Amino acid sequence: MIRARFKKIVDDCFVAGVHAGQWSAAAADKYTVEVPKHEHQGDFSTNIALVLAGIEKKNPRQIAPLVADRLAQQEELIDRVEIAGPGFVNVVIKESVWQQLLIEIERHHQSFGLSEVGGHRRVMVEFVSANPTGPLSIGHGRQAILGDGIARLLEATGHDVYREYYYNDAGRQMRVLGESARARYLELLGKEHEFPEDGYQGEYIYDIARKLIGSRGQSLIDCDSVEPFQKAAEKAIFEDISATLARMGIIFDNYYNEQSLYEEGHVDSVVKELTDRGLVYEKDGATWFKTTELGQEKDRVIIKSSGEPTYRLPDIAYHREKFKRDFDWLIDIFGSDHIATVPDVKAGVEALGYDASKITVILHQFVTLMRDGKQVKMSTRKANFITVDELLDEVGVDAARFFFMMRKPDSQLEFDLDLATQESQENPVYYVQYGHARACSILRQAADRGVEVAAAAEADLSLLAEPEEIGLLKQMGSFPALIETCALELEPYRVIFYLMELAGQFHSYYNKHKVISDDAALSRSRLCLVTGLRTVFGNGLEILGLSAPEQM
RNA sequence: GGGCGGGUAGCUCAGCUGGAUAGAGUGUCGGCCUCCGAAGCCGAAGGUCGCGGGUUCGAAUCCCGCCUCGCCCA
Repeated sequence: MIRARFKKIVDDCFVAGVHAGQWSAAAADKYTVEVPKHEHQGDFSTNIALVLAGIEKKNPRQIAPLVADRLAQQEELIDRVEIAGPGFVNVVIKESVWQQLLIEIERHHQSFGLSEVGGHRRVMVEFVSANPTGPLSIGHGRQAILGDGIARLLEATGHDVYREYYYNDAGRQMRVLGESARARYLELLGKEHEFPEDGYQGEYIYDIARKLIGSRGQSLIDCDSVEPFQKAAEKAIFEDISATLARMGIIFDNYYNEQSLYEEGHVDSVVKELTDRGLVYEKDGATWFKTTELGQEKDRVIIKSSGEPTYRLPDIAYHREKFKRDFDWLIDIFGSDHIATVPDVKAGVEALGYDASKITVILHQFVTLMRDGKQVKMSTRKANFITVDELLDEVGVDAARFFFMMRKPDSQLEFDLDLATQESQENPVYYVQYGHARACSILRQAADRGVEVAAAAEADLSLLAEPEEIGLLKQMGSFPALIETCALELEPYRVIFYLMELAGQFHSYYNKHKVISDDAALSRSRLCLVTGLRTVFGNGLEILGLSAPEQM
């Protein structure tokens, strides 16, 4: 917010220069305001002189003073202005401006950092979308937490968020699942059976079979159809998946079944509409989508010669349904193996008259699980994979959420089980949570000693003049802008980095300065600072779906 | 063969989308509890930003080529 105030001043200064004939208006929106890397370079910096010089063909060091002089007149905000390096204009904000921030934080309290930039735009976040063939794997875990983190950030910034899970319970995978369940059922009843060659070997299939024996006894022993087995398996697995998600604090608004797209004729109507637009033709017995007309390298098959649709077709139909449901922004979280569908779906909805730029696809790389310093190879079919549930048992919900959100989606995520389990005490999540707990602890201490915790407006905030205190105030002040950026860019990991930085500053400050001391006025002021910190830690953790313990 | 993503400290990763002296965590080594919580703090060591060109006042960041790892498509 203070950065925004400064940006406004720079903008005014730019306009004033245009009116004074010092430069043209060509540089509007070209220059930026930034927080410089090094402390001695001030609180904010603008490259406006460099940009103007480039356009006006002048020396930046000649233009910079014209800017600097104007900025220096803004005395209620700016303490000092300096010209540095090739022509950067650096400013130091008045300390009182930072100090007054505590009043702001206190006023907004739990809503400090939250905003309404979303303007209640309706956003659908589609994620997880695992077919119910088994428990959620580690890769799904990353996606679940990434998707939920994004959803939470959007909620915090005034978007109306809808979480949807898309699945297909009609494919070959599911048939194999049903056959696997039947085989285990027969096995448990001592009947001869043949286990499907590519069947699911996980222990959970036995659980499903046992449940089936419990509810249906031996009545299915001569059943020709796999359907009862498949349905029972699907139901059991979905209950399991939902429970796992709920355990992580993730609740979907809707589960959308691919099958319904066929049943309600949406798939057929997509083919028909594309055909009407002359974008479909038959070749070699297959039905092709003329994606070359939409700027792609080659045409794509949408219905194979066997009559079976390729994955593209229902995907296009599904996204068209999303548009029909009147969302302003469609966010898809996919594993990077789904990359191939992205251009096809976009081309499809575009061809059907919808604006594909409303779709944002976040592709995340896979998770590598490490045990004993070695990579754990996993397969859903085989029994040797670690489920999200098992991971949660080992490391807890907070650590799992934290680790899965800590990396940007583009990079592969290495999850070291030994480190996460054996040394969970040293998890970075504790470092951040400890910041919150420590703030709470200090405030408890004050209460125990009968030291009053005053309202920020009642305290002499000018006493907060230590470099560490100003540093903390600056970091707290950047919180709202950070949340806004992270939400709009869909980047939860940066919130994590922010909180780690804030925790580091706070721990360091704590070790150097006493909050509660014999100096009553100073103690009052510092307790206000600590109260503000508790708010920022609490809000940051809340936005990420992490708990904010008062004691640890 | 084509597409996408990655390659930055021993290891795991940031680097705010072209800025100033490239940073954190972890690991290693050395310090700090009579004092609001040591799940913490302070210090040291550690770099050819995969390689080679190019663009410009300025490149880890943008462009081209190559190497390499992962995923996908035929």
